Order: sequence, then structure tokens, then C-alpha cells
Amino acid sequence: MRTHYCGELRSSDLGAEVTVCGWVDTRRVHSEHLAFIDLRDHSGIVQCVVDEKLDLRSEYVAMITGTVRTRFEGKSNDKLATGEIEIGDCSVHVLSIAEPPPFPMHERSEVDETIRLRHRYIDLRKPRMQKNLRTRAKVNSSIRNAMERQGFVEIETPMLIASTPEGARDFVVPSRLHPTNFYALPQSPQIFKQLCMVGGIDRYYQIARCLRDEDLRADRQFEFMQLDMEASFVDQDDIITFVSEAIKDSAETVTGIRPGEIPTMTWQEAMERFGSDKPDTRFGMELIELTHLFEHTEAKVFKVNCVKGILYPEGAEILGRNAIDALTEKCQSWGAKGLAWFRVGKNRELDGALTKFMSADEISELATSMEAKEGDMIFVIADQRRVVNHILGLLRLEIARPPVGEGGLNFLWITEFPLFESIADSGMPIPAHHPFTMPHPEDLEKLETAAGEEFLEIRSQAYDLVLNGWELGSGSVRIHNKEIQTQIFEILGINETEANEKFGFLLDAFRYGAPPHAGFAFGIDRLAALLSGEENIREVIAFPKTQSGSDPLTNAPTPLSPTHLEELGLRLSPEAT
RNA sequence: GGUCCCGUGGUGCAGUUUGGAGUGCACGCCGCCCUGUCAAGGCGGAGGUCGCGGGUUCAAAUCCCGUCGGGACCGCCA
Repeated sequence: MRTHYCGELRSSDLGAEVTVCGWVDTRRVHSEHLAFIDLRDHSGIVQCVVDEKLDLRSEYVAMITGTVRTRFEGKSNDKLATGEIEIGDCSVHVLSIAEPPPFPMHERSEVDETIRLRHRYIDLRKPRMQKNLRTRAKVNSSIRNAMERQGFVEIETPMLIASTPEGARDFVVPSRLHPTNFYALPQSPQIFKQLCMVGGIDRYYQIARCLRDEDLRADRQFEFMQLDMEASFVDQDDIITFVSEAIKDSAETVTGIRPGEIPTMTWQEAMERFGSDKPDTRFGMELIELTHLFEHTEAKVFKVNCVKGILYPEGAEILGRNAIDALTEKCQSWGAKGLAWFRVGKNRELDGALTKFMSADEISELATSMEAKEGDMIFVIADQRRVVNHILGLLRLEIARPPVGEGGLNFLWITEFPLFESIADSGMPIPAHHPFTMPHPEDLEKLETAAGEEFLEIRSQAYDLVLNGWELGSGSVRIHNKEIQTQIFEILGINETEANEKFGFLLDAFRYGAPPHAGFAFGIDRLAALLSGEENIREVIAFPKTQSGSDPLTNAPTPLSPTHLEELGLRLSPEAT
């Protein structure tokens, strides 16, 4: 139908007879003898000059044929890429009329997201969504290229699988042919990709849809896409190299700048310095160790096994009493007992509610340790080390996190995650990743001797990729050795029968010759969002769900008809209805 | 499971603190005028269950309770 896209016409097209198709953006009607119609497609906008009487309204779909010509002297518009030219002598075919859109098409004001989602097909026409979805497509494409180039083979894995007990809550699908039985939708292709390794695929990848029935957030939807990969006869460094290549390629494709070498930090260091396993390293304000200052303190609140602080530069001037109270309440809601704060005055004198319980030495050493300057604010948390790091990590973000799109792209590998995340009441450790994660080689001995809390010190060969404080993805070297696997199951309190019930087919597969293998997966929605300068992954998803998991466009989820339920052998409980 | 914020013509907002007539702004919409605009301009007009329910009050957009929807976060997401 068309000869050109609207946004592509330039002075070099002068004199050409062109046909463009698109939606009527703004129109400036002077009379029945002169009207300016801005026609829009995904490429941009072009001004069409119409000199006949036409009823062309906002969002009408039109095909316009005319001649490209320069605009009148001094009438060019430098805000438009096509601003030098216009299409004159236009003949217009209205292809579809349109009701007025339910929200403004210009992007000068934010529109309520529910309304955008209810009419997503209109929202998608806007430059923002056009740009974001095309950025996302570039990310997908460059990831595919990078993986193919590195010898990875794209394998598709099933969506209807068996539910496994570990991990996130499954979405389930009732089986018509096997009443009383259910499929689960995959939380990830984890087990299948390991089976691919046993199957000699050597290097597997997939841009995979994953589903988890957990509460939604700005960076979490029920369904999301991951670059999922696994490789045989490789170690952690190989995986980091493979994934870094794909990440750098996609960032370069979008931004035009290739990121430098991605730094690595151990989990331990991340927790101590940033209070998070996904530190946002775009800004400092690191956690400072203060425990040793208060070994002999009289101040009750500091008589605990860990005291740390953060320094908010010029915070004393920025934060009033109300703001401090609000931060204190936040910290308490996160699980802190309280928040100690000190305003820094002249000569590093400290002013705060707790100074009267502290010795002069403690006060001056606190100010010195924090490298405080006049006008700064010191925040201190005292508690169990885990709690202190966690709360200060959250507080640091609350106070000083830069907006998305500022501070560059700080990719970061976090390595040496602990093998176990906590100890259950039963005394059994709970795995931090999954039970096939290979322990750190230096900690294999500890695995045999550890008891109680000591288990938490055992490191694993699990690693995360972080970008600007978002967890992009995680992976690990897997256990392929039967002895170690048995040992892990023993520690976790999973006996052979139970192990076979839960992961039988994987363990079966491993009996027939499993290569050493390792893998990774990272979230494409999150990567695409951050590369698009969006702080919400819904902005890079064509048809996302709301925080409560509903879709204002299709009204999903909806009830099933009684017939439908009956066919599936399902009956709704009275409490649920 | 929990904390916090928002809900006012089609859209975005002000009004809520301190109760007093659906009061206001911008955009959009409809009609008329207008031959160089580009967020066109001028004149006129239509459009409201102040999310919903209950309570307090002579009187509720405003105060109280509940509820629904949306958003941010904690928990959760091996």
C-alpha cells in the first residue's frame, strides 16, 4: 500500500510522489481550504498538507498520497525528524474511522496505568511503547546471535510438566485425560536443560517463558522471559564469559556503547559492604563496620553482636525531624528494633538521642570511623549481623538510590553464594539455590564436618548477575557426582525414597553418564526495562498484568462454566465461591 | 500475611488539613469562523453516582468504619 514510512522522509526525497499509511496524530485545520495533518506510524510523524474539505479526526487510519516538498521559508520544524519537508497535493483515503481515544495520545502527562492496559492496543501506538518493544526485540535478537556464535543450540522444552515440590508456587493445569492429575507450568526449564546435558547437547540455550505464582512487583510478573542456558565440560568462569558476551552484545546494540569487563564480587563482600546480594553500585554510601567501637559500651542498644552505619552526606541539612521519624518507622517495618541517628556538627561533634548514653571516645570514634563532615547524617543499626546488613541495605536504597537511567549500567557478578540460606527448626539446613548446586571446592571438607550454624558458612558455586541493584539472573555449577549429591541430600534430610519421588528422573538420568555441567538464566524483561530506562517491567511487556494478577484488557482471570469444570473433573469448594 | 499511597466530567490535576450549592484549571470532545500551522488560533457548547456501601451531622468530595480497584514496598519469589 505504501511507498515510505512516515518518519523516514527527508529532503533527499524531494519531488517524489509517495504514499504513507498510518494514524492521524494532531491536525491543524485552518479552513476547508487548508489543513495540516500529522500522520503517524511506528517510524514517526510526517506533516501532510490537505486543501480539500475532509472529516479527518484523531486516530483515523488513513492512506495519503502526495508529493514531498520543502516547507515554506522559515516554516521548518526542528522538533520533527521530518521537519524540513511535508507532503503536498495530498489525496487522502480514510481506511478506518476511529472514536476519540480514551486518553491523550501525546506523552506530556502520565495516564493511569489501568486505563492504558484496558486499551493497550492504543497505548502501544505511542512512541514510548514502540521504542521499548523494539528495544526488547533487539535484546532478544542480540542474545540469540551471541549464543549461536558461541556454539549454543536452541532447544524448546515443554510448558506442561510435572509439578516439583521445591521453589516457587506452581501454576497448575488440570488434565482432562487423567482426571485428578495436574500439569504444572514451568518455573524455569531447569531440569530439562540438565537432561539436555546428559543428552549430549553440549551447549543449550532457550529464550524461555517461565511462570511463578508469586506476588507481583515492579520487576516481577507471573510470566517472564529468561535467557536460559547450560553447558557441559565448563566451569563457572566459562559460564560467566558466555553470559557476559550476550549481555554486552545486547547492551551495545541498544546503547551503542559496549560495557567494559563486568566486575566480580563475592556474596560475603556484597552483604558486608552493601547489605544486599544485589548491590546497586551506582552510588557509595557503603555500610561501615562499627562493632568494635562498642565492645565496652554502656549504651544498651549497642550491646549486641553487630553495629554498622551509613553516612548520608549533607543529610543533616536535608532531613528534618519528620523525615527521620519516617525513616525510623520504615526501618522498624523492615524488622529493625530502631534507627540510631546522629547529626554531625562542627569539629565532628554529634547530636542525637543516643549520645547521652555514649562515652566521649565512642562519639568521637564513631564520627571518625564514618569519616563524617559537618552537616552529614549518620545512621546506625545494631542487631544480629544479618539484620543489620539487611536493614542498612534497604535504608541505603531508600535514601540515595538514583533514578533509573542515571548513573550508567553497573553490571556486577556476585559469586560464592552460600550453599544454605538458613537452618530450619528441625535443624536441617535449607538450600539457598537448588539441591543440585555444587559446593565450593574449598568448602567440601566443611560439608562433612559442619554442624548447626556452621552450615551457613559453606559456600557454593552459585553466582548471580546484577544490574543497578536488580537481580538479572542466577546460575550455578551443578552436581554431577553421585557421592556429593548423596551427601547433600543427607544434609538436607532427604532420604533416597524421597529424593527419587522428587527428582527421580533427573537422578535416573545421572546414572547413565552425566557430564560436568553448569548454567545460568537471566530475565529479559528486567534487562530490557533497564536498557529502556524504565523502572517497571510492565513498560517493556506488550500485555502485562496488574499487581493483583489481573488483565484489564481481557478481564483474566475469569470463572469457568460448570460444563467446563465438569469436563475437567473439578468441583469448586463452597468456601472459595 | 503485612505497611504505606492513590481513586473528583473522556484525560491529567486542584479542592479534603479546618464539613457549608458539583466550585476551579489545563487538555480532549461537539458546533461555527479562519489559507502556513506544528501542543495552531478565535467564539460558543455539551459532559459529574466526587470508586462503592454504611455511619456521624441541620449539612459530607471533605470526618469515621467497611469494601472494591490501582500502585510502591516488606514477607514470598529454591
